[in-house]
Amino acid sequence: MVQEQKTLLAAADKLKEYKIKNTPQRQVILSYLMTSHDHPSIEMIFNYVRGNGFSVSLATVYNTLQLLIDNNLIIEIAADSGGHMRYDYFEVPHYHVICVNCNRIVDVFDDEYKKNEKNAQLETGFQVFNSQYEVYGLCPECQEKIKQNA
Amino acid sequence: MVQEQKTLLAAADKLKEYKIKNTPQRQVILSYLMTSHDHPSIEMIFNYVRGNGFSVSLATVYNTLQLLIDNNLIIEIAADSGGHMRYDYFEVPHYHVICVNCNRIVDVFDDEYKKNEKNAQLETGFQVFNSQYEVYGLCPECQEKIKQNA
DNA sequence: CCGTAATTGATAATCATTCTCGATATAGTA
DNA sequence: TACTATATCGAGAATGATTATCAATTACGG
Repeated sequence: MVQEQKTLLAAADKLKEYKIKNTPQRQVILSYLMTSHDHPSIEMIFNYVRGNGFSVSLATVYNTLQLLIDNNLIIEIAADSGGHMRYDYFEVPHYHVICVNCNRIVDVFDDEYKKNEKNAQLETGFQVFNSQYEVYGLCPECQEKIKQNA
Repeated sequence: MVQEQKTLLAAADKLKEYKIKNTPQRQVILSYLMTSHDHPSIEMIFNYVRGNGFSVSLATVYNTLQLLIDNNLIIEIAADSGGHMRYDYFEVPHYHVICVNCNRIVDVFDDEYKKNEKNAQLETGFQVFNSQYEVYGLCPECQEKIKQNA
């Protein structure tokens, strides 16, 4: 079985687990988010689905992403300096380090970071559901580029 | 001297410190963000400025906020479930705990939290400029409300 | 395999944000 | 205080991402 089919099946399983009705569009979108580390934009997702031979409209992409967000399967990242939202599979909590120059997004899995939610709960009395941490800076490559142009 | 005038002067000083040209609109907008704990939306800021007897257009509010963001004086928070951005004076780093029911935003000043940026820098090699942490949950009051309706 | 409720998708509508550009106000200097 | 270059202001138009519409299609429990 090719890798592509495996991830489609994994996505289908995940949809069933979360009691979300399975459709080809949803399977492809979720499998893309589960396996890529692209943190894709709406447009990238739209092109990916069509590029893989499935019909889809922008409305469906928006609807599907909202559904996945509501089920805490993915999160929305306000990351792209072009004003486009980016999306990420988020079953395993992590945070994002974003290059303000090239818009690259790097995942960081850090156990220390997970303590922040508990602290927030203690400090405020809120019942915490989730949280989002984003760090902005220059990636090593862009630091080099800027040095060379100076 | 009344409090209102003091905060206008404090805002003027801050603008001068950051070498931002001073205008009445900028002074009022910054003083509002410096003193209120509203985390106001664009619309709230617009109404506040006009309500205090200053002329202003929406374009100026947007321009001014972008200018203050670029100078790291304030940040933009994707917080309001109505899809409106919210703004906050951010000279002293802190994070936000947001009620998903009533949209209330609570500031938390926590020294532990500040370490996250350093960790991110070490993990990724990025040159970090700033970061943003948002926690989503239910505030104590909304927890009560929901209990009563159950 | 059927019936029903949910989903899809082409298009239109919405609305927050950005752009335009003439009018106006500011900072710096003397 | 007056002058001048320069930047900002602001009303309305333009933009463009997102949402709504609704008929046709599809998924899936029984």
